[in-house]
Amino acid sequence: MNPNPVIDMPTRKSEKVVSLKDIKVACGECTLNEICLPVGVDATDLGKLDSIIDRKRPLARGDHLFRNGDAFRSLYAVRSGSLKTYATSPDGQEQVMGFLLPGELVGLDAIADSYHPLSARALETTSVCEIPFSDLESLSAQLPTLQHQLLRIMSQEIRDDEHNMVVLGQKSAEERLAAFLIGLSNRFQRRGFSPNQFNLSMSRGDIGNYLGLALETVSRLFTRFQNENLLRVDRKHIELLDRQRLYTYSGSQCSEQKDPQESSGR
Amino acid sequence: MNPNPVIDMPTRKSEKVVSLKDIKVACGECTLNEICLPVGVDATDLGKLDSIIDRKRPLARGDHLFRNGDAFRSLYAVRSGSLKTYATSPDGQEQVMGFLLPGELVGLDAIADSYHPLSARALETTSVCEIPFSDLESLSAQLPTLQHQLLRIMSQEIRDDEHNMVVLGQKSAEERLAAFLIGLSNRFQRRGFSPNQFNLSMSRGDIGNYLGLALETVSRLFTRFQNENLLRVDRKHIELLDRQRLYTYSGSQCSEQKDPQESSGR
DNA sequence: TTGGTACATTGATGCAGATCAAATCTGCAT
DNA sequence: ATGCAGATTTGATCTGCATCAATGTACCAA
Repeated sequence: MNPNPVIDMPTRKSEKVVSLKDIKVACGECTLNEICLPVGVDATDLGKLDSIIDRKRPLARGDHLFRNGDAFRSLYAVRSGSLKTYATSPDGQEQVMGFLLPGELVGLDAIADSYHPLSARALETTSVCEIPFSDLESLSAQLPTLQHQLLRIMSQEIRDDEHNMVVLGQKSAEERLAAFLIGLSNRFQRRGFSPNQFNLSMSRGDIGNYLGLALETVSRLFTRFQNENLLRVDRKHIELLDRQRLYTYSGSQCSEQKDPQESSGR
Repeated sequence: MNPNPVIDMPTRKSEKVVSLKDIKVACGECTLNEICLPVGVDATDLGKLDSIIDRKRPLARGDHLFRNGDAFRSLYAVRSGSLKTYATSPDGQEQVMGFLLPGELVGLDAIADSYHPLSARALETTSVCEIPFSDLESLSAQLPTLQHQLLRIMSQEIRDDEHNMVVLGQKSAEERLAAFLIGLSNRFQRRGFSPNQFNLSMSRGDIGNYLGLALETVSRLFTRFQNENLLRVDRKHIELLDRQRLYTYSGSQCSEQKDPQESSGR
């Protein structure tokens, strides 16, 4: 669609607030290349991956990246900002399926039947990389590390969804919210942001919907957690004061990905 | 591990009760090759896939195929019988994550970190094909259709898990059980069995656990559905009397896979 | 047969969290 | 500033389903 303009920028690894100015950077220069699709792909091959990727102009808050039913052509990697994905029931009811942070891939559920079963919408100003799927498929047949990374990411998505089933299937409201916050905290940390202080880009309603709770319940729990000095809430801003205790509240078993990269058999 | 004995057998396409006598058949001769990993792979290449697959001797009811924490080496395709997968919480609590029918792949969630996050256990006498993952990876780099099918299957798994999140997140007990039965019915049909009459290989407790309900609730709902002439239950045997109405009860949106093979863009 | 064990059904009761309702608060557009 | 729409908080009430409890039933081994 667009041409593929690439502007070099110095990498930033520091912990700081999301700045959305850096729009176009090659994978090789992207801060996210250690947690995104390029993981493990070497410098030479990175160029090939880079050449099939299209960096689109940012989405405004509320814009749709794609909608339920749209034809599937590409995966998208979030570069900055955040998205939510959601299903719409026949009666118009919305079910939030997930929140996407920078470095995460959207649209994996659309490969099977070549259309998007969910809609994806920006929660704030958000930029994404478009990755045409047919190109990705042929490229990954040539690059074993890329193929492996793609399978890894899909596997991880399955694992995370299973984790969500546990949360929805047998956790109390309190445990659900605690698990949610711990999970978010881990994901922020992984991306070089503070694990103890962050902004929620989604509403209470979205959180409740995602966790299978009424938004009133979410609100009440936030105030309860605050009264118990677990955290401080100010509107969208969250500061975790006692991550350990919050983790305990979550009924444990929600490290999400305790061992991000390091793994290998046995 | 084992050698790889292959015995030719005539294919059977008829609707009939699961017979577990046929233990070893090449993919090319397997009734399941239209719904299993080989989908789309042509006769020549099928031999290559076949050669990496190891058909193991059947598991007895209650046997584990693998346990939570085991090293990941292989995926498994169910050939006959059925499995359940489940997570175990620190406190020993069990959460059933899914039930596997013939032609379905187990272990996809283990690719990411090279160990199994779940345990898998046979619900009845069950035989599986073992597919060493490293072999599968190299083979699929050579066979585009195989690579594509693997991605499709993983994508479908993600889609199905998302469907489960909707069920657990916002459906009533009645809707959950109805959705569960419709889903099972569809899967049996796809495999050439009657969609209106089947045996549940799992207990009420497993169903309840899977659906986030108490087993008593499941039991009560079965009797209620029976009183409303939606179905007939006799112990493990289920006969659906009004699939349409049951579908309505499920709060719709649970066809699971309306369009099994046919797809392609637009 | 008998006994035992695991599974299933059915009834009675209680509670976590939904729902309803209303009062703020926030951010944005004019 | 002013006003409005949507988001959030907080309170009061209601209910679906869990939990507790007891009985019934199938299956298996001796």
